[in-house]
Amino acid sequence: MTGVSGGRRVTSADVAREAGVSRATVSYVLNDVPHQKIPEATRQRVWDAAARLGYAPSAAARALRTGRSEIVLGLLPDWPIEHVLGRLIQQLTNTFAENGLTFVVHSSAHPARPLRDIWKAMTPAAVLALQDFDDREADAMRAAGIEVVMAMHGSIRGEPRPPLVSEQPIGALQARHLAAPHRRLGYAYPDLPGLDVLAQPRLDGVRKVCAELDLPEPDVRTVPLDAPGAAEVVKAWLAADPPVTGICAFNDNVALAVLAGLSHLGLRAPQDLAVIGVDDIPGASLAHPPLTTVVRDTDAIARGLARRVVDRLGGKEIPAEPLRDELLLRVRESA
Amino acid sequence: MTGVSGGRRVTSADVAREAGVSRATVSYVLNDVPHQKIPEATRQRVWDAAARLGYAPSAAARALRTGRSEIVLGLLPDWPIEHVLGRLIQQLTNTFAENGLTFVVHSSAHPARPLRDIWKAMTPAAVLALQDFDDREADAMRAAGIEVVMAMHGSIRGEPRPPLVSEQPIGALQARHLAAPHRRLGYAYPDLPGLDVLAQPRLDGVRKVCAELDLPEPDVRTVPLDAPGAAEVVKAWLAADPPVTGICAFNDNVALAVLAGLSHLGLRAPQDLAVIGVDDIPGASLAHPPLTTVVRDTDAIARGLARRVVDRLGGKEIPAEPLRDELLLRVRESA
DNA sequence: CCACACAACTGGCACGCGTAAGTGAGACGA
DNA sequence: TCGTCTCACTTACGCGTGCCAGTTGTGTGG
Repeated sequence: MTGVSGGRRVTSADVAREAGVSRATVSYVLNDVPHQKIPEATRQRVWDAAARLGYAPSAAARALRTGRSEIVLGLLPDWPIEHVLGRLIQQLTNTFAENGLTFVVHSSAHPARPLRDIWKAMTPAAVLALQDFDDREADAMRAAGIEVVMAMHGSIRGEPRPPLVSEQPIGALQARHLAAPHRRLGYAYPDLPGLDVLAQPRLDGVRKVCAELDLPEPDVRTVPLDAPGAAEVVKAWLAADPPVTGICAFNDNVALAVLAGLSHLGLRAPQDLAVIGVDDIPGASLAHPPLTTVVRDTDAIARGLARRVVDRLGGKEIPAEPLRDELLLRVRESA
Repeated sequence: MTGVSGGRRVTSADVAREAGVSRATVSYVLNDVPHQKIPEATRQRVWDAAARLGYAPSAAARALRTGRSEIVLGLLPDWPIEHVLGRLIQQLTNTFAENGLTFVVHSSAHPARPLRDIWKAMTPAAVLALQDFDDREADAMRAAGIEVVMAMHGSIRGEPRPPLVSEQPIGALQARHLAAPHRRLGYAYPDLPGLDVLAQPRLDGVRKVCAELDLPEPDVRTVPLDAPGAAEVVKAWLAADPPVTGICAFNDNVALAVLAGLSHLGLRAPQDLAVIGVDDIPGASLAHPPLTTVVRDTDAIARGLARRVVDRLGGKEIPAEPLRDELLLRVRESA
């Protein structure tokens, strides 16, 4: 712990001197390089010296040498980060850290510097795109030897595999729950264009289930996040022929809006219109009536996502199918 | 754009060759080093060559040479990231990018690797702590020459200045709004221990206003995020002597809980109990009744925060007072 | 015609690391 | 005794920069 104070950085040369060996030996020991015959006694001396001096290798030097940093660049979507995405970021940070990688997020939304500058400068080991992005950008990264992994919907040229995190089952689960008592479903579509990448596949899930169960096509309407606006939409659903009686909402906020629209009209869920959301945000259980909603295991997704990236960096081919991702229906009173 | 395809990285040597000058000259031109007499014509040749080849300097090499990377490490708090914090992250990322810095977030909560490993490895130019953290850690960073800047409440040893982002005015604004019709105020304290750093100063703001206006001390109670639990707390407030009639809530979620508690008891805001939140989350305007709340200009804070860090890196002494931060009271119906 | 200043460059080192290639000592068989 | 082999290391190079300390070329004053 001597090394913490004092100005100069502790290098592997210091460790070598302290342990009475050469720098190369230090490197071999600390990186656990195979096929190097180094007796246990020497290894221990090196480890001790490193610990005593508080040695931490310089990421810069390592990156320069190997041509690749230990950074995983996460490209954030441009829609608001809350709750689920927030947890995802925290979990990813920790899971990557466990694997010796540093997770860095960057919003790809309205980049002040062109995205290329960012990744060219820091030569990340991998890019984990939480949103689809420019094909040419992806190609350029690939050409630079960067692993590119895509999480949310949207495919990357040259990688026709489906998105790692699949949204369809969410819509499907919502629809299946509602379909028991309800014959005509509606879909409450978000008012933010950027959310299409999430909303479309969820809606597809609903459509698929409706088709399976011989229900009519879902009545899709965009719901604004204010009570009067939502009330208009609710009126339209109730006036449809046959009337819509169950709503799959894109997420809890949209569901909350539908609920607010209902109560604006003096109506109630689930009697007049059943509503089901996604995410289980804190406000969901506090609504009138408490909101039935779909939760996914964010932690499992984060771990799975990180694992795929790590595997891919280790040269393993990653499986084509999406991550196994447990969905849970939290049944409350709104549906 | 020739450089984008093909395997090898474009280095400053390539630019030098292309421009017909030496590497040193390229470096001087691109970094705009003063006191070097380089005619405009040559500069232009270098710039052109760099652009033509798509040159981006290697962050690793630069970091190795200068001993400092262009990374700003943001230490995330361990409470859930949503809405406000999410915007903050996105804004900080962009604002730092405008200044040629890369903003990296890392959760300091339950670090898989010790925090020291992280910053020792990447030698960030600065650390922006969004939460208070260990004094010794801060000392060690300082000793390593890293600028440490603290945003939220909590002070760093050796830097007795107040936190850059002040929370007191939020509580004060809440209290002042309620104090007009209400004589006895309550404070709805969050149920998450980690939030103390935010909640305490906000509560202090409420206390200060109560003292100023000769009101009794606010009645502070912790509010769980479920309707029955919150209802118990509401009952206690109404049964106090003198009864509490106005509640300042830590944030909108807590306020929503109070509202839910009220309606659980068949009571209504603001008639039975006025409630005011913080953040203006999407659910705030959708509540019954729509929630009155305090919003702060997150973008301004992000810009301010980034500016301070950049100034400090430029050697400027940063002012001691907290950031100017516009608060807005969004009056709806709950108070 | 030479000394000298100054503009306009260039050569080369060091940053800390990973790793290929080399080296000396001892063991062992012929 | 000598060559060979393995072990346990060490020596040395280069990754791409920033920048110090030169070096060359071009006027200008004496």
